[in-house]
Amino acid sequence: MSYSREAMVELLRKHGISPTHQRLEIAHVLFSRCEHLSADRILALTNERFAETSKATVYNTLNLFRDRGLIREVIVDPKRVFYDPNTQPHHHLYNVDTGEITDIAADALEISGMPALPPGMVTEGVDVIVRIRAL
Amino acid sequence: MSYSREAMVELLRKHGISPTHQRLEIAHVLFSRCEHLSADRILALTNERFAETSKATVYNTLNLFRDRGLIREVIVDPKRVFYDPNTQPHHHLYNVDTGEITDIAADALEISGMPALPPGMVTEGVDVIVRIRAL
DNA sequence: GGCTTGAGTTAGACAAAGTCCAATCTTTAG
DNA sequence: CTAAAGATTGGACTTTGTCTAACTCAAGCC
Ligand SMILES: [Mn+2]
Ligand SMILES: [Mn+2]
Ligand SMILES: [Zn+2]
Ligand SMILES: [Zn+2]
Repeated sequence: MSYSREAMVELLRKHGISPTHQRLEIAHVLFSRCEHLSADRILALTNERFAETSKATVYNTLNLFRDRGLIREVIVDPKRVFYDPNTQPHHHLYNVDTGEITDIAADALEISGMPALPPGMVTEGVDVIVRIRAL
Repeated sequence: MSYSREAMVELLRKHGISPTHQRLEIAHVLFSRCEHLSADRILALTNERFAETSKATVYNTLNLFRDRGLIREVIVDPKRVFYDPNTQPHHHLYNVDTGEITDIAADALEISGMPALPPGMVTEGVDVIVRIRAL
């Protein structure tokens, strides 16, 4: 999951995104780890060494990456959105005590009995969230 | 799903909640319809006839009802929490265009292949969200 | 090299959801 | 009825995220 600078530039270009310095920094933060990070944390990590990216740019970039299908949002905590560099279909284990989010492989879970959709509707995705806690 | 005033008082008492005027109004709003309402909308509906309940009380009461297991939260929209008067296990269909949330009966969906949990962990719940859209 | 142009970045104002607090009011036990 | 405990309130505050108008910067052209 770790990309060279050049590979990252290619990745962005392939998704129709101009590879600016800030976008590459943010992409690096996202793709160099397989975690589920909040915007806040991405901002902090991006500016860890040198403060060079603004909050507005982080939000702009995350929304751009999401719209272009580079990353996806994980909605489990009402307080903030998490960003997932893994856009393959998969599910999540959510530790409600610690806030930790872990992946569940898509093929691990079998879901059957999907209701028929109203005509003219399509399924955009199926998210399974397994909420767990200590004890 | 419609309760008389007396039945509502009993319901709250059974959950260890003093049945104040405001709480009964809010409970009425929640339990007289089988919908998934936001705090904002609950506030508006509660004060539809007479403005008599504050925003703080609506939030206090929703959190209290949730903690006591009278209602549950539905986390599908990063912008706001929805409150569900149905605490039985069940799942949700989420129309991403309109924001509409519909129930899927628990026994309609079959989920198999749950991952083994780390020792000392228990599953608090499994939420399936089927995101759908037009086209 | 200078100039133009358009895309990208930015600080800071703004908005919306939700929490907190100290003063006040209501409920309830006795 | 009374007093203590519990509930409610307006408004300040916090947090997450969006918006805007000014500014920066790289690319293409001369
Ligand atoms: Mn968003
Ligand atoms: Mn909440
Ligand atoms: Zn994931
Ligand atoms: Zn429901």
